[in-house]
Amino acid sequence: MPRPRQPRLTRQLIVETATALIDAEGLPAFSTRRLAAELGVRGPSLYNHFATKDEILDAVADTVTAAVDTSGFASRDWVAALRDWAWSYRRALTVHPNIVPYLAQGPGRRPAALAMADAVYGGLVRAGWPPARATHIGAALRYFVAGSALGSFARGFVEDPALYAAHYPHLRQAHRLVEHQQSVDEGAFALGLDALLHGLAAEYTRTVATVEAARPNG
Amino acid sequence: MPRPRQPRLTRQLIVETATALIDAEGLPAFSTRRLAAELGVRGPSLYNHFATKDEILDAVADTVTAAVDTSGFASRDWVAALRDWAWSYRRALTVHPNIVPYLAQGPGRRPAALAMADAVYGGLVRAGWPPARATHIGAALRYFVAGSALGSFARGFVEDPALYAAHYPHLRQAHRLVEHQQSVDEGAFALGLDALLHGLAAEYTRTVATVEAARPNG
DNA sequence: GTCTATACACGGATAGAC
DNA sequence: GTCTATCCGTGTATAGAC
Repeated sequence: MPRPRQPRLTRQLIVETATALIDAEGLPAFSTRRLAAELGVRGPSLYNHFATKDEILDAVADTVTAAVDTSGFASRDWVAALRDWAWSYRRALTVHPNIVPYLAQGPGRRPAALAMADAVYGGLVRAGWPPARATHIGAALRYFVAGSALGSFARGFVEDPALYAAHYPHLRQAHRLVEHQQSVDEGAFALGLDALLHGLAAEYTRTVATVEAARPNG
Repeated sequence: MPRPRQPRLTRQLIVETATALIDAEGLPAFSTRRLAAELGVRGPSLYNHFATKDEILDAVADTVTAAVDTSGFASRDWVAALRDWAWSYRRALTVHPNIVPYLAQGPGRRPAALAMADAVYGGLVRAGWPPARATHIGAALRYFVAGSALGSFARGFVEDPALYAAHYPHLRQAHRLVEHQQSVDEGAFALGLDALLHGLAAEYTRTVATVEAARPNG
């Protein structure tokens, strides 16, 4: 299977191949040697383009984050903006679930992750939330989205009826979670997100809205 | 530094030492050889007590989970039960944050994790939530708690003012997040949990309560 | 400037001696 | 039950070939 021409490595090609490899075989299977083999090259060659393995992972993670849409925060309806962002965020992560544990450790120095945090925080402050509150809300939503994408809730349960029957009476049907995996995970996300936003809207009415109304040009 | 007697390995001693090692130096530093050295023993000796490294990690994870209190679900106030559980869950995880990425992948076959899921699900169903809803609520709360413990939101930001000043106008003060790490993380959790529970209570009133009231012995 | 060969220290795991 | 010896795979530094 000869190649048409020498397939010179580029950062982009490395990142794309790394993403595909992680998607297909998981984080543990992702090694520099394995990635190099996939690119028709030896392990150390990668170090001409990235200083460390983590730098490659950072690039993969940031590419995933770059797909998240925060454009909703340009408008003044912060609830709709949070909802759209959360769903977009979740969608981006669930396309590449295996990278989530790495990505969820924080934005670090990744440009797309920082830009996302900036947009969310800025949007909330502009909507009238006090800065400390805006930080809390952004964090709370990130907790929820990251937790939901970290690993399927449904797939976390083993497919072994005998296991549940023995000692966990209420989990009798838990092995069937795997069948309905997607609808369970999405249903839980939808329910939780709606509840969260409902609660935040109530809090907004109770605190921010009244203050805004009392201001000269509220 | 001689030992009084030959410190025979036991599962419990291995798990305790492993937990301490992971707490002190993180998951990546946790290797069977390193753990064995800590126990005054050579690597392969551990395999007389555990079949694989993952089996040791499972035992550590389940010990952490065992500290979570689900006793609130014995009463009928499901909101209070959820709140107490979520806080207890979070407290248990934040004591051993480095094991969370492993633990958050799901209960698998770990007894304490399964018992917790059983108690939560059973409590919600007993409170009148339809089974599918109970699953969603348990999952949503787990998303939130796991996401919040997965890694500090605050520590996810690098301490480098120049980084933010350049391109992320709203994050100007983000490097100071590290100073207020605990209050940010706890504040975000408190706010998010209250919002979530507020939203769920509203949903309960809207759906379950009316159905219950219509039943003969509601 | 890009890749290969080689080397090192370390990882999980197994086999067999004591 | 613990040891030694061993296998194979990992991240990555370095030196040199083209």
